[in-house]
Amino acid sequence: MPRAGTSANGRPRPATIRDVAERAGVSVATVSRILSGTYPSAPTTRGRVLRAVRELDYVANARARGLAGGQAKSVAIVVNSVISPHYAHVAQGVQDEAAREGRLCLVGTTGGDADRELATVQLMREEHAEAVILVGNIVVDDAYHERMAGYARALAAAGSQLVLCGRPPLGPDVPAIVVEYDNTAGAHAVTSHLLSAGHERILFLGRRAGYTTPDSRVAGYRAALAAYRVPHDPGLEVDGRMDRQEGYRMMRARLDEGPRDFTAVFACNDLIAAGARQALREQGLRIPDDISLAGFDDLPSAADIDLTTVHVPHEELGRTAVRLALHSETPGTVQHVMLGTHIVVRDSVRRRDVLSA
Amino acid sequence: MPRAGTSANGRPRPATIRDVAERAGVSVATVSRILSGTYPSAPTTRGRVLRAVRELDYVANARARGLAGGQAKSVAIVVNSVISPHYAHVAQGVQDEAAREGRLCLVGTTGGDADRELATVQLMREEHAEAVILVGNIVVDDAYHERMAGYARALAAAGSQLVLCGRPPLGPDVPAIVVEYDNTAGAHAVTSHLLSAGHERILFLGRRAGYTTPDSRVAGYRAALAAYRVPHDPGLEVDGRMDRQEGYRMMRARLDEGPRDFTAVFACNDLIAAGARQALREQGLRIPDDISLAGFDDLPSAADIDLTTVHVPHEELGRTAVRLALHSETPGTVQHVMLGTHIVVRDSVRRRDVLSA
DNA sequence: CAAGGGGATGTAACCGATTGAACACACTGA
DNA sequence: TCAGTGTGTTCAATCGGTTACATCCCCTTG
Repeated sequence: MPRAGTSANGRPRPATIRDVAERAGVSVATVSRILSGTYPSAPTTRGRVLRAVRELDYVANARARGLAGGQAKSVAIVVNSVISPHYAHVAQGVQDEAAREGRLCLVGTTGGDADRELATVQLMREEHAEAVILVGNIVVDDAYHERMAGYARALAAAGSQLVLCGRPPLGPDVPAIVVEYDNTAGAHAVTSHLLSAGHERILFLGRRAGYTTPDSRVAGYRAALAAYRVPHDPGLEVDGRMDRQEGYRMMRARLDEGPRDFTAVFACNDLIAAGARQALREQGLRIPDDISLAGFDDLPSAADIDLTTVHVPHEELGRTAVRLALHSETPGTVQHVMLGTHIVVRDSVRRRDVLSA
Repeated sequence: MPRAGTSANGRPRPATIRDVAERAGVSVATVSRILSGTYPSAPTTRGRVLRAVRELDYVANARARGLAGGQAKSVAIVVNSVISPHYAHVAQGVQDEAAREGRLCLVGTTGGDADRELATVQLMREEHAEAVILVGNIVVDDAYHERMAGYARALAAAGSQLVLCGRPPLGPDVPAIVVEYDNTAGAHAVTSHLLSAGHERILFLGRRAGYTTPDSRVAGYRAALAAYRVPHDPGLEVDGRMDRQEGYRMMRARLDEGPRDFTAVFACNDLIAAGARQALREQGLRIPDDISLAGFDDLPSAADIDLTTVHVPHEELGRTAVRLALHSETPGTVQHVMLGTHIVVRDSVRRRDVLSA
């Protein structure tokens, strides 16, 4: 007779509900009901069952529970990499809210690879995750659109939800939830801040045509220039990826390449700003005395270097994604939320003496 | 007759293996065997089944699969927070290796709270994760030891594995795998590096009695002093947590508090070093010309600020944890691996002119 | 005192897969 | 012709729970 803890073949085996029932001298149905807590039960029976649970250190088998009745108890997040601060913060928000709702959090990383993304989504589908949250900056082309539409429909058919975080909506025919934040408005605000401090030649670091995040930040930058009737010089927009090394590289190259023809720098994100800052300092340029600098994202490290930047509600993004997904009545709804961003003024921008210009 | 995609009550329902079998005109057993790929089958049957799978966009139900036969296909990682770089890197390593082994990755965060940790481990136990990996710096006391021993035995009883990452071993009677890295040796090496450059008064930033990580780094620091026969001054050890703000705070306080009585700073990790660096620079002290600085962890940002530090194989830590857990024949084994650390010399330490001392 | 009713528990079907054992069929060799 | 041997497929038990329905017991109530 196999007891809890050992099975016929000798391998360890966790206690089952049957073991608990036997020990408490009741049927498995009774145990199940008492543990779910939704049924009336005699206090004495209840006591016996709970004691048996404690003695056997029983925990329910989530797979069996999921199979039999209940809902999926998990939420999946799929990111490029766990290491990047933006993703990490969103993931933290997802994790928080999932935990609050008693959900388990599944993670997948893609490294930006479409095949791995597909494989990961399939895996999440097998797991019956209640929601699959895809995060981040991507190139939106036809292939992307089609891929997402496929995911969305497949997940909806399984009673699950596709959620896009920090990406543009797919259209009314695709059942996905979209949680964005306002890149364009943020970039507009920070550019206006620089312009109103008298800067007219503002270097934009980190353009990357086709990628949604830099694209909309550039758009905000240009719109602000136009609003201030400052001529737009494409030569002030520098291409590059969104990491610190690139920031250093772009700034360094620009400084090496000739006389400085700008008085302020708007970095596409705080990582770029940090790299650029280092390059500027190495050339003996002080911030904000000699040159003004602004970033985007409001990472914790931005406060440390007194960087004026745009606050992005990273964690709120993740939390909202989970909240919407779990509380949308009919899975397969199309919803769209745009979270606000706002400028955080610190000490990296100085008013340019307009008279001396 | 409910078709795939809709069930009796109208709610969407994913295609099951039964749907596939029906469509292909075979039994469910055949479908299962063909999809598992381990059984011989007639090419024509095989074709019909695969076509049905494609047409229905069928994916297996992981919960049912797990219940019926197979092993758990998941690995769990439990960290304080996803945001901290150290945890994030380890998590990335876990995620990589798990993906390579075809495993899903479950995540839980505890925020350093023992109750949430317990709840998370229970959840992972319900999920039948093959391994539960706990990461990071903690206070080792009796309560901790007992808690871990409990986890280890409960998991072992369920055929799972407790893995401790970056924590000390629990003892021969507790069935857990431990993957550490050599904090003491790393701190010893970097302190020796400072000493051999002629520094004798080395400020240690970030002591925190009781916490394993700072404790072993302090130990390495002291051992190196002893080896060089340099008197140990407890007044040079400053208490504080391991983040950037604290680094700034500690350094700032020390500088404000009186004449500078040290020529080098050894920060307990790179975050502290970054904060300290900022405080030093604000006081007009240049690194390494006026003062030498060293850190610990070798985060990506350390390279950006040319910080001499100790390389910690964060991701390798995560990968090793997964590898050991999945390939230990008998769950419940006690194993202990210590990964090496090595000093990375950059440009934040300058030889002190011994003659002028 | 019999009928009725509600609270507490048991019985058994089911969720969607895997898998050992049985079976059908074609082919070989004596 | 028939036992023997593979191949390819199906049957049915099983994993560990949930839950609709049946059952039983005891206490009201007319």
